[in-house]
Amino acid sequence: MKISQKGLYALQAMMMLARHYNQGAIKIREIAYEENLPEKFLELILLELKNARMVESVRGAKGGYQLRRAPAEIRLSEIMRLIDGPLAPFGDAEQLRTLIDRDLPHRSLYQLFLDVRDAAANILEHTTLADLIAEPAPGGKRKRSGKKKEKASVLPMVVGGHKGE
Amino acid sequence: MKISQKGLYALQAMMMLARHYNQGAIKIREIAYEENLPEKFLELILLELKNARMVESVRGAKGGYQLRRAPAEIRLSEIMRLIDGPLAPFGDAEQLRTLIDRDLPHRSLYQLFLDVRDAAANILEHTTLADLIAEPAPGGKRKRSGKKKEKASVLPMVVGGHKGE
DNA sequence: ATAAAGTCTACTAATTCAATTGACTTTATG
DNA sequence: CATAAAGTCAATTGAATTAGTAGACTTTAT
Repeated sequence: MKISQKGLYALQAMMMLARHYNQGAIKIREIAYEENLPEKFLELILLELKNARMVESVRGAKGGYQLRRAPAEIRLSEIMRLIDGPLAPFGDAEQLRTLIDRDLPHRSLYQLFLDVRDAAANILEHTTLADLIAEPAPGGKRKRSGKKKEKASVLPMVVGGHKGE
Repeated sequence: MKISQKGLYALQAMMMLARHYNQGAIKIREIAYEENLPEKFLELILLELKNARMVESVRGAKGGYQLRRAPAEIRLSEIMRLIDGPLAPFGDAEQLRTLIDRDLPHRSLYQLFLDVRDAAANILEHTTLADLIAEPAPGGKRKRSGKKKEKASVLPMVVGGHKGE
C-alpha cells in the first residue's frame, strides 16, 4: 500500500469537506486554497470521489462539493482504495489468498504479505474522517472510533517502536 | 509500502539462498532456474544485496552467491527496505514524525500513516528468513520467531478479517 | 444574457519499472 | 597457461505510471 501524492490530496480534500460538513457546497477553488492543492488536479480527484459516491456536486454558479455521508461513516480505507488501489503490499487480498493456496513453495511469503495487509486494513477500516478531524483533548492520546455494529475481528492497538525506517 | 516485482524476486532469491544455507556458493543460474526468475535481472538484484552486505559472492568458475548471515539473522524488513524503500505508506518514518510535529492541521493524518507503518514494521522486523522457510507443522498454525534479546516494543498478533480489499 | 461553477477529453513531461545487451574481470581446471 | 565458467558493471530500452495542464463544454443563479 503506497499512498501517492494524489491519494494524499484526496485525503486532505475529504478532511476539509468533513470539517465543513453541513455547511452546503464548497467550491473546488476554496478546497484548493484552504488545503493548498493544485486546483485543476483536485478537480479530477473530486470527480473520482463523486463517481464513487463519496461526495456529491452542485453544478452551476453557487455550486461546489459536499460529503454524501457523515464524516463518521466514511472510512479512510475507502478513500485510499479508490485512489491508490488495494491495501495489500503486493497484489490484493483475494490474489494473496489464492497464491497461499496454490503456490505452496511461497506460501509463507504470501501469508506474510497478507498479514501486513490485514494489519493495515484493521487500522484503516476502523478510522473514519470523523476520527481525523476530532480535536485532540489537550493532554490526551489519539483515539480511534471503534464502531459499534461491525463484524470485523478485534483490533489490537499497535503502538510502534521509536527508531527505524 | 509497495512491494515491486523486483522486491518479490529479491525475497524469493533470499529464501532460496536460505534453504541452501551452508551448502556453499549457489550460481545465479541455479537461483533463477529454481525460482523461475529472469536471470539477467536477478543478477542486478544480487549485486544490490551484495553491496548491502546481506549476501556475498564468489567470483570465477565455481562461483556463486551465499548468505552472509544465518537465515534467522536476516529480517524481511531489511530486504524490503533495500529494494523498495521505507515501510511507511507515505514518505518515511522520520519525515512523518516531523510532519506530525510541524503540520498541525494534518497531524492526525500523518499520525495515522505512522501507525500503519509501525504495524507493518512490527511484523516485518520480527520475521526472518528462517521463519519463512520453516516447514509448517502438518496441522499447525504459522509462527513468528519472536527473537529473544531485542529491545523492540511488544507485538500484538494481528489476525485479520476474512473479507475485504 | 452572463458569469460562475462543475464536467470531460486529451495531452504532456518526468519518472519509475522491468528488464536486456554487451563488454569486462576473476578464478578453477586440465 | 589457455579456456570456459562464473560474477561485475554501465548503458539502453520500452512500457507504464505519476502528476499534472489545457481547453472546450454544460449547468445554474442572478
